[in-house]
Amino acid sequence: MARASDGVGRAPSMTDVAAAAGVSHQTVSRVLNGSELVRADTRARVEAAIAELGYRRNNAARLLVTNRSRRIGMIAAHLVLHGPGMIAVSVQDAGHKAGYDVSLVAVEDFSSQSLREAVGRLLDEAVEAIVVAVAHREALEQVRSLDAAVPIVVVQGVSAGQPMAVGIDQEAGARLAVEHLLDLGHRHVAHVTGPLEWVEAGQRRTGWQRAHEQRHVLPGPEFAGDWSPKSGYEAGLRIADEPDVTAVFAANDSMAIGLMSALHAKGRDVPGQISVVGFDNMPEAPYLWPALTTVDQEFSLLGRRAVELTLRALEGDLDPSTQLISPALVIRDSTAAPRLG
Amino acid sequence: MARASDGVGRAPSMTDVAAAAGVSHQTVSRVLNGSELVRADTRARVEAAIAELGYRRNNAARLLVTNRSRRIGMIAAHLVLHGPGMIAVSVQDAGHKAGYDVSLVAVEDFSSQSLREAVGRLLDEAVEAIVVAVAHREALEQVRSLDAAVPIVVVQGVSAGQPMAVGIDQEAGARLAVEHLLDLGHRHVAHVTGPLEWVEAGQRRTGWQRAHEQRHVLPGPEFAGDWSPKSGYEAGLRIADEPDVTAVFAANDSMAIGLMSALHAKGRDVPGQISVVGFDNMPEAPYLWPALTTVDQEFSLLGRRAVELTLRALEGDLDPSTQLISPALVIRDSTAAPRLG
DNA sequence: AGGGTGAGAGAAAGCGTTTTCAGTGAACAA
DNA sequence: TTGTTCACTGAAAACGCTTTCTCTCACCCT
Repeated sequence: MARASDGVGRAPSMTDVAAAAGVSHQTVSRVLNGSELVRADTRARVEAAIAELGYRRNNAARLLVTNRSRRIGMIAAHLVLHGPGMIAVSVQDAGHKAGYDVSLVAVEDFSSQSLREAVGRLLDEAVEAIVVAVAHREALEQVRSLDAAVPIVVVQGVSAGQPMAVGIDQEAGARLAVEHLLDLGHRHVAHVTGPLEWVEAGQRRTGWQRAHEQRHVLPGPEFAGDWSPKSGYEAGLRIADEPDVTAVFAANDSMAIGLMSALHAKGRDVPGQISVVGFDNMPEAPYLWPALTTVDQEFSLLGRRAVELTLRALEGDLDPSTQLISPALVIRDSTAAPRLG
Repeated sequence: MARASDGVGRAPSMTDVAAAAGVSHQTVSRVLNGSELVRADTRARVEAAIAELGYRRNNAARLLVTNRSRRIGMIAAHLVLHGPGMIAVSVQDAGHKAGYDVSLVAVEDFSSQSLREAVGRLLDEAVEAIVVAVAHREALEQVRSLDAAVPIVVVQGVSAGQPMAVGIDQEAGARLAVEHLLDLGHRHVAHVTGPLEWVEAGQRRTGWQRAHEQRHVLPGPEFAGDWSPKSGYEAGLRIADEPDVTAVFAANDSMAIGLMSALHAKGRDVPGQISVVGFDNMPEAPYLWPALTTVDQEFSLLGRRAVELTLRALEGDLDPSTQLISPALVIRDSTAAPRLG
């Protein structure tokens, strides 16, 4: 087989292939696009020529005329965090499997300007749709208000009633976590929140509240966190001083890690004196000390669903409903019944 | 300002802008490309028309004629792991900042076929260069042997003497870790390796060996891991039974976490009885119990350097040297002098 | 034999840019 | 006035493909 580029000239074009195969370039096009209207031997000749020349079709030219890029864009942020990172990877993966390229642009803040830029960059890449994986409420509004002439699908910070959205039911996850603790016999559960500008953080907090309401008990104290292990640690130092607190729901695993570390530092035993639940089920969760009870989100499913939704939108099916995926509680060693007395 | 797409027709073209501004489309082109040869008022008229129509230039058409996509490709794997994930994000980011789009394709295995596919997909996207962020030794060879007609830059699994490569000096990092333990007075250091098909895993292991050699002592026992916290945990169970081991160097933080968990489970104190060092400095490392001593890699710098190298390659400067970035040891609470006796 | 049919292949137009080349004025000097 | 220069703008070709239209030929039916 010949090298991809013999000699110095430019890459071979359809015409070159056609010449080599002794047909016209339209016939080559037909072969490439799997048309039935080509005799088997002609097709074979063309394919041989293609292999021989190492020809690959020029997508720019193709896009120019078809106007279909087979590319979808994704706007994301905070890719270093577990959740956002997983979502990005899974969407990208699902997109590829569906035959689409996916362009990721990471935004660093949610100013109208940087969002506009992100959308602009994506539009310049001729994306057919945009997946927004940004959990800030205003950010989403901003992007929507830009109304680029392509469908927009939301995968993060999703709440019921949103059109073209698929997400993991954060509130349900939080309830699972809190109910588990209440079921164990804890009177109430403290909460370390995520940054409340994040839709998810608000939803997890709501779930925490609702679970208490449902049992007609008052929620435990609330501590403000920002997803970082550090903020969890700081909350932990304060929690260690509240003798009343026997159970804590941290809005993500990273904060739970910091939290447990602070509790250890203060000589409080987990779960002996205080039970801890996280959220995310990061790979390390089962191997912490103690192994962390947490809420597992099926990110790969989310990615697949998001891409399905996008593809349907491209067919013109603008689904107004919101798909919510149920997360699951994974019970490990960091939770136990409260000590009596 | 007008909407991006008024009405139903197709997107406005240069000709439309030209008509609106009362010039020819070539003048519009000049304005877009920042040519000096346009009178200020003409330019203003054109710009007004552009804003008015919500025009954006069609990159496919542009690419077709310029043959410069301003896009670079990246092949990566295991994006869920801390290191690979960070590298991908940082390269992407640095690329964007340099005005390039970067297409990421994740491979799941390193068969010649899937690598060929990955390169093919990238080539179809008309990338001008390919950044390979795959740590398997054969994988790299495979990609190189495909010799796509674009420059290839390597950012992972880099070893000295490799052309067009920039990486973090894994061996140096490992030595830092081990020397720290030896300096504390440990007689030797055990090692939990990464999967040895990974270049990095091999290099960290080599660093561990060399550090011992330099002090003329024999290295401690070696345990095979695979980066996963689980494998660290399993190694930890065995290490707990080896009374001789007072210090362990785990090839990444995840394994260190599992390791410490197993030691706790077995009632061994860290660092009281056994010191532990990790590698990666993941965000949770400072907030583990105990806070983990580990090796910090400056991924963002790596990304920037990789893109610089790529850009230079595109200018024709094929740098045959290998850039190695020095990692740094971060000392925390998981390491201490061995107990005497 | 004549005409209809359908498979297969070619010709030509067009997608929206950039590039190269050629033109148009105005200003200025001779 | 005439030519020369300079700043600016327009015309046309080309990039590599798909799409639509047309043509050819073999085949079958009547």
